[in-house]
Amino acid sequence: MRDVARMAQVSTMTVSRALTDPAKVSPDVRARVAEAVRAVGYVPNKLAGSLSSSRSRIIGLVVPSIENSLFASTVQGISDVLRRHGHQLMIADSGYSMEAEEAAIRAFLEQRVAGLILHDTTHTPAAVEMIKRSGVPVVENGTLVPEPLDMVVSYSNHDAAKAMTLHLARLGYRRIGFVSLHAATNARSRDRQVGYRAALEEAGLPFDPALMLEMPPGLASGAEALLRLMDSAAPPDAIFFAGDVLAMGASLECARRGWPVPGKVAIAAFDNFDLLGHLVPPVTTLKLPRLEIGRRSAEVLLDRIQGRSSAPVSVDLRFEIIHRAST
Amino acid sequence: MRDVARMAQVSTMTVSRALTDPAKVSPDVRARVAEAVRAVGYVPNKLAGSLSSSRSRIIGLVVPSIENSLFASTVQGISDVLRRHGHQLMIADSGYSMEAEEAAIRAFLEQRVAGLILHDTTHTPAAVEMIKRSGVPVVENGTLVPEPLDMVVSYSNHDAAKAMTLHLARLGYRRIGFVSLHAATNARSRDRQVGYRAALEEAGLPFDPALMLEMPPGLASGAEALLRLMDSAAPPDAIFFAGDVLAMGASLECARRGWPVPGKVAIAAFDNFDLLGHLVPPVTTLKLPRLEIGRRSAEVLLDRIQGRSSAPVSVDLRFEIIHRAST
DNA sequence: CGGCCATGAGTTACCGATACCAGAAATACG
DNA sequence: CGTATTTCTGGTATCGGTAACTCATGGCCG
Repeated sequence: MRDVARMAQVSTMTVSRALTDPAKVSPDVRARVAEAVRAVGYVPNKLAGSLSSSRSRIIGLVVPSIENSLFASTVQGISDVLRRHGHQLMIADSGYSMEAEEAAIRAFLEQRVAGLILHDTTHTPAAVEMIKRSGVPVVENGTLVPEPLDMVVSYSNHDAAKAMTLHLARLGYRRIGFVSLHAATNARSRDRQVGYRAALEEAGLPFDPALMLEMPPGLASGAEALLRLMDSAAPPDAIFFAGDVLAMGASLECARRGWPVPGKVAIAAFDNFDLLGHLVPPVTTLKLPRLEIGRRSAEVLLDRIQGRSSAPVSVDLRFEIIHRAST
Repeated sequence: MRDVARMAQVSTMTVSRALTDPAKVSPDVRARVAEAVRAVGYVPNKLAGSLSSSRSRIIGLVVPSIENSLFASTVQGISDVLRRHGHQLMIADSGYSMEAEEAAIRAFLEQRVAGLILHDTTHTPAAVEMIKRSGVPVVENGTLVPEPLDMVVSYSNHDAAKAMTLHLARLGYRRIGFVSLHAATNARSRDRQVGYRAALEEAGLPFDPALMLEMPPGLASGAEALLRLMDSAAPPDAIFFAGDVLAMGASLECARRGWPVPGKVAIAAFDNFDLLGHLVPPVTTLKLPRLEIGRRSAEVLLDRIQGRSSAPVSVDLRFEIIHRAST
């Protein structure tokens, strides 16, 4: 920057102003600085800038898994909004572990990020402590937490699972199976289970533990869950797959075996993969606002960072049931 | 840090050493510093550290689209390796535009990243110029470029497309259709087209322009390509879908119409989505080393950054043909 | 016409770490 | 036992910007 200043015959301070707040500098000087910047090939050092102003334009994001396409649209939404506002995105992957999440959060705070977005909603005490002390604004994404760290942007996993279960009940299904990921380690699965049971109660259907399964994620896992449930003495007439690609695995397994859906068993899914609508038969599913979650998360975070708001926001985004031929 | 130094009764210099290179400090002092760090809740400022040492542990990654699950495993591979080595990942999304890529690169250089990974292999002149001047090491990923900026880690799109086309020819198919993304804007598609034609020639099959289609990405797009090719006067007996989820869309369309595969037409895919193996019938595809590309990219980049190598590496990773019932 | 304020540019002091050099203490060695 | 080395620790300058303040200029007002 010193070179630029010398070449433009001004002080470094003026160069700094010409670049960050051009309105404060006369057009003449502005032009000279711009020319010098080009001539020197000057690339500002944001590290120094952030250090000096103690303001950074970096947002840290922690997702359980980068590879999982469910999170991809949320990340895309965040990235879109941040880019429009000239901010950068740092991503870390917790591998579904709270300890790894804590490490990622620490690394982000060391980089002095301007804000954090966390997909998970349960954290280690140390992580919570660090965040509180740092005063960095945070958005949580996974589910509508009753006591958020700061801000939340999500839909209600509980309500969504309940709505779909009730939908099945209204269609006349009486033995509705429920397959989800392991609830002990996953707040989202927990919420969905509770929603499922709430719906059963509301519909006046008995809860049968034999109809509720927890599986690891994956296509094969969905197929296995299907077979296990259908092999039992009193098989379900509908199954609600509330996790990852489980429903897809199950649907494809039915196709392989030639089982009529919903003739033999109805299938409903939680996630709105495009693909579910293209299977034969197309699968009834919930449409979740994944992209919107990303966008809104970035927006509320930026609002806070730029001082346009201070209240701890909680955004409840709407889901939708897409009824298709599988139920 | 000053607080920590005071509390541990040492200079800031010693605190710095105790944290970055503990071996250089006596065990006694090391313990006092550690204790003080805990007591104060000290979080080091990497911004200041990087500025001072002109070394950062941040890697910048530019992908065409974050949402596209094809890139997700590569990102995962990068993230895994970086985390193991205590580095951070910044991601930007170019939306398949060279100008946006240039902007992302500029932003990364302003943050003084230690290295860059670019998925695309064609860049604006300004971007190339900036990178060269900065001296930051770069890995390109999209395809094996003849004249890389610096390092390349990829498989050969040309060879892969050629291998699959030859595979189809050897199976006895004579009119092999080819569907890819728009080649004018995508070096990968271009390489694949060339590979396809090279294979036809090698197999002694005529090239029929009517059998070659360019489509936008997407499930629906694949279905449409299928119908267009099959509706023609001389339909193909096999179609090789060399882009995104095109093959999946086509396969599902066949299922919907009840067309036997490969009875009516054989289908082969380029991308190794899990799902392709679970469709009915399972689809023949190429197995591409996506995760490995990410890992190796991060590894060669770190090697360079840590001075363990200096040569411009070019890593050619192997692909594999997964033969399934669809051909 | 004097005083006041808005505008544009410069000066100086940091931001919070590390590099580099130097000095003190501890250890080694002939 | 004196000197040569190593090991540990501290002082100071500096990385490349920005905040906060100062100062000169010029237009506007009563």
